[in-house]
Amino acid sequence: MATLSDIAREAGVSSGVVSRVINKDATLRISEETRDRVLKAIEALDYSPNIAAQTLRSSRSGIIAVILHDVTNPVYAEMMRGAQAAAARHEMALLVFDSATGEESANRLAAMVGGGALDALIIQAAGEVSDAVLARAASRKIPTILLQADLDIEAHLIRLPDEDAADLATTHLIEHGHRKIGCLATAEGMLFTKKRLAGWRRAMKRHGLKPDPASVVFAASDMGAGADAAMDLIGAHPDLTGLVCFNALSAIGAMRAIGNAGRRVPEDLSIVAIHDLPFADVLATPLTTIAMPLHAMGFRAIELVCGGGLKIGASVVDTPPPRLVSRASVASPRAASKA
Amino acid sequence: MATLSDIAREAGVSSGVVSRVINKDATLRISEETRDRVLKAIEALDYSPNIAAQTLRSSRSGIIAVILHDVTNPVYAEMMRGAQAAAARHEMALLVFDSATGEESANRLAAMVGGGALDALIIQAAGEVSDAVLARAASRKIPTILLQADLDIEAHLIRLPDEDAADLATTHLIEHGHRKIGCLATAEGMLFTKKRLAGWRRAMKRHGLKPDPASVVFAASDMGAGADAAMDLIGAHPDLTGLVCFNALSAIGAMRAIGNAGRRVPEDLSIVAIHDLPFADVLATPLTTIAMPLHAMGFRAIELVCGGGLKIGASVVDTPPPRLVSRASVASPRAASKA
DNA sequence: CGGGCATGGTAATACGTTTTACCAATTCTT
DNA sequence: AAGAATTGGTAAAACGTATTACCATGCCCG
Repeated sequence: MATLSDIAREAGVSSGVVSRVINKDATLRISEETRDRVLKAIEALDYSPNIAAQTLRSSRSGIIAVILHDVTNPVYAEMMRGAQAAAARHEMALLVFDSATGEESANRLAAMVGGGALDALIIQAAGEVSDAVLARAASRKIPTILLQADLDIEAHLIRLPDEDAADLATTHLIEHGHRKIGCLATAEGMLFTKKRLAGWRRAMKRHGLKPDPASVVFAASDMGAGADAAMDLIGAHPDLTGLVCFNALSAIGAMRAIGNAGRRVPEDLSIVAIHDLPFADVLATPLTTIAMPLHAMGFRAIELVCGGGLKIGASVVDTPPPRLVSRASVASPRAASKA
Repeated sequence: MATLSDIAREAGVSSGVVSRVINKDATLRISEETRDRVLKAIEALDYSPNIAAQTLRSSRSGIIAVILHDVTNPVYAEMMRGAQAAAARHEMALLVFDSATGEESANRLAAMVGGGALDALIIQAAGEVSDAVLARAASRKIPTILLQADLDIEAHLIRLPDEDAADLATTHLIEHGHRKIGCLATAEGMLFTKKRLAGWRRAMKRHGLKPDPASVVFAASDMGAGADAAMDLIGAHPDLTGLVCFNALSAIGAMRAIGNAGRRVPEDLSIVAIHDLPFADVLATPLTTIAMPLHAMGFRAIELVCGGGLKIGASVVDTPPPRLVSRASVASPRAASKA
């Protein structure tokens, strides 16, 4: 409401001075009393700089967009927390787009990217962001961060320890005596799906086991898809005693479907899921998980953009190692023979 | 990158024309060929209007801020989905602030409110937004929507059927034969806590039962707080056979604590929680809940701001009725005597 | 006492849109 | 054929900030 000129008039100076006082311009020579008058006027009129004008002038909006596949997924919520924390440190604000929300949402995003309203783009929902948006971001030189993805564009990458996580999960099962271990994987083609598959293969081979490609099934990261895919898999491969689920939500769906089909976890089938959940230990069968550094991923994504003058380009940053959280969904396969 | 003047030069017209073409100004009389030239130029240069300039000119940013208490809480995630859907319809973007993130985050919010960067304010985390921000929003005439709150400011209110929800929960327990029913309530002083308490009292009295104030305990809306509060309550009132939990997360915490204490749900204690959860049926004891219209709440909040020229002021809008989702956490108290 | 240099500022411009007021040329009307 | 009306635009101002270049005065120094 009050503008720079209002303050200037009130304080009896020119608006340039006010601006320079606010921005602590070291080259400004000013008497203490004048400065005080300016400060008083700012206080008195509850002045606050117009953000749009600042953005127009400086080409910096202080806004970073985060594009999520599904706001509702607790896995991404954890990442958002990390991003929020880092954004707060740099006095940045986070704009959240849910890529599942539809066309209009995508239009708005494209307009903002094109219109210079965004200082950076954090993309979790790779593959659901249109090429038009990506191309604009590139031509506008907007730093773009890809979360666990592999789009063929010039962007920074934040990596999660996907291969290690799957290795850890598989190894945990092997150490419990399992030999036939399948994967309830995430969408085929995604980088992290491939990496987790590689981790599974690596662990199997290291222990002298054969990773059978037929015991891998792909599914979306929600409960329903997990349930369906799990039924397909155990229907086709009843000899499986261990299952690595690449997503916690699909693991839950799988457990429910398996239970409905009359098989028990962990007696008939041991499960370990990638991604921990706050409520994992209060499930019907408390779920053994591999906790991933999601908070760190969100945090580092923002830090990468804000800390240090990151420009467009391609760098890769890693996150801390995964951590096994052992609960009740894994047992020795001998428990099955006993039962 | 390309500006209006770039397009104008390219098309051989003045920039005013370009603007009026883009905005479909009906008062503009222009030949088809000229219009085509303009359109072609826009296409060729991949022009997109500068958002900051538009905002500065029009005082409309197309951004709505949503202030949440905890991004991680699945209850609010559902609300965000509704808000996203409505925002997309109006080509609006949503800025998310996590009020738990700290001081700097609050500073940034204050700056944006003061700087005219926000077209509206949706506040879920009432009580955690500083008076300074609220006052600025009011003086800047920024429409403010309070979600289930009762701050003493001029704002619009979206109401959830809180009283009915608690009534429904309590009635469900009474119909199963329970007579001693307590409440694991949310933070004392919040409007929705009071309303739910009123719903509980109403249901008890309607059935000729005495709502005992001593059988109410207040707790924060997370698992840990729920666990502690539940232990206090059943320690002090071992005769309780039914419990209405005002928050699903605290209900889960309560169930876990109760189980650890050697009592069983529902055999020893029946529980119904307000707010449904996507994974409620896959918990150790599938949780009977009262599903609240959270999606509708988020959706209507945005619609209230965008649909129709809502200005500052105070209106109240209601949401659809609550719905009982019956699962396994409620049984007849006779099951206890039998056991 | 005159030149130089600190001190304490000012004035102007650009950022990119939108919108209002205006205007030249052509066509219609009578 | 002259005035009115239409067609197809143009020009300029305003939104609020940040920054660069400049400038008046007073004082010191020689």
